[in-house]
Amino acid sequence: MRSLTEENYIKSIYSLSLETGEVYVSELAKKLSVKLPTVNSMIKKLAAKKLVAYAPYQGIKLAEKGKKEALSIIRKHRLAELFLVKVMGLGWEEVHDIAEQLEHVDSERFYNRIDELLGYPKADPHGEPIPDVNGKVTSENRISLSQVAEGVSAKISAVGNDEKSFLDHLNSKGLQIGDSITVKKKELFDGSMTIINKSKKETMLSHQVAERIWVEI
Amino acid sequence: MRSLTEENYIKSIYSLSLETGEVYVSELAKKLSVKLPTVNSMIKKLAAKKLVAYAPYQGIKLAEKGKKEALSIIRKHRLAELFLVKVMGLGWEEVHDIAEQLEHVDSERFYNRIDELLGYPKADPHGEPIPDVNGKVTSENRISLSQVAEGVSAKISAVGNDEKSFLDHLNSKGLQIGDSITVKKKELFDGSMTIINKSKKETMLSHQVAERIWVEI
DNA sequence: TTAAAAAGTTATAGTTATCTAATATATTTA
DNA sequence: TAAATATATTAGATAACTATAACTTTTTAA
Repeated sequence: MRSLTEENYIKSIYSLSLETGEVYVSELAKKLSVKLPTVNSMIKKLAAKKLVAYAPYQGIKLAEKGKKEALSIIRKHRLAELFLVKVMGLGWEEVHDIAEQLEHVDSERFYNRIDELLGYPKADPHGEPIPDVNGKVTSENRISLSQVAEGVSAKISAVGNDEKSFLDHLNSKGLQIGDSITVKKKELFDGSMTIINKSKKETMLSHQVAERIWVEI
Repeated sequence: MRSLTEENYIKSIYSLSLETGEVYVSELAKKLSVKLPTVNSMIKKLAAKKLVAYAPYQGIKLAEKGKKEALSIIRKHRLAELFLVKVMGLGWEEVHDIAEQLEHVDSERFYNRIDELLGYPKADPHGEPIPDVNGKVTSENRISLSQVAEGVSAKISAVGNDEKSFLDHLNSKGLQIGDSITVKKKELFDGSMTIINKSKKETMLSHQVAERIWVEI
């Protein structure tokens, strides 16, 4: 089994690579809150283990083996989050930090049982897809709410941020995964928008918030 | 928060001290599967942190602070075990190893919720008492089945071993916490005994097994 | 197109937790 | 009670992960 540190590196490389394809040492250092040389030497180690592909001054790319392990950790994280919400009754805004710990639990039995109890779910409480036992991810076509035009309706399918402060904010606006909304007005000046929910209630969202909400049209 | 290693030392010192009062470096080394000098230096560190009291060539004693932390870890371990059995439907023989990992999860919210969901239970699936939030343990007077005289009836209240091999053995004999049994015959030669359960079924138990079963008369 | 800035690397060092080998103390027993 | 045995300690090393300081390469922009 991998060390906790290695697991966190692999997971971070994976999630950063979803945005950019290749991951730079400095990005990773920032994400993991460690200094550049620390990342540099760890990457060499991971490369020696064939978990990542790396050549000096180039980006880091997960190798097949590393990708598989990343997906396994992400699967555990997301199953844990959903379990904490559905079975244990916690709020979606408070499960991330606990799942960060549970994702390192090494027990197929534990996770397969959670999967079973939840009915082999496809998405976590934030709408993110849960990889299956084989690491396969079913993802839908989603776009950012910030890109939806005025007058267009959409359904919230996911949120691109797990942090409590962001989710508390959404809670205060009464927004949830699955909600159908319509973009009423978009401000050119700051990118903020007013949306209307099913019960005709109007809500104002800043650009930073709309950007992090994924919808399907 | 403590390192995983420190938590394991504290927990082991606590459980060994229940048997013997003071704990010796060599006992601890065996329990933790590390060498003597490793324990020696870690004990010095724990003593510097006022978690244990220690003077060279004397036994190790948990200080108040260490005891409190030990009880917190044990509480988490036992709550986790019961949760795995009651809520997740796992067998009592397979929860120990998972609980060894879950006991290090740092989240009051997580554990208080488990406690609540289980209705503030007093004992884990092996009959061991669960310390409450304040570290208070409610323990009954129990004796080892091996000390029960012929003809005497008793109720199984706990088992003194969490390991799968032992619990698989009890499963194969059909023994569970709460069972009422009567000692029919004890062999002087090897300390083995024959017991009768409620439905008159007779079972033979070796001394090593009877020794690890706690009963109340 | 070269100087400045950004990003990455190397060298060296500290901390934690472990080990082996050598030595010291305590306990048991002949 | 002295020798043998068991137990504990010290010294010195190593592996994993982190850091700072100094240097190199790449990218950006004047």
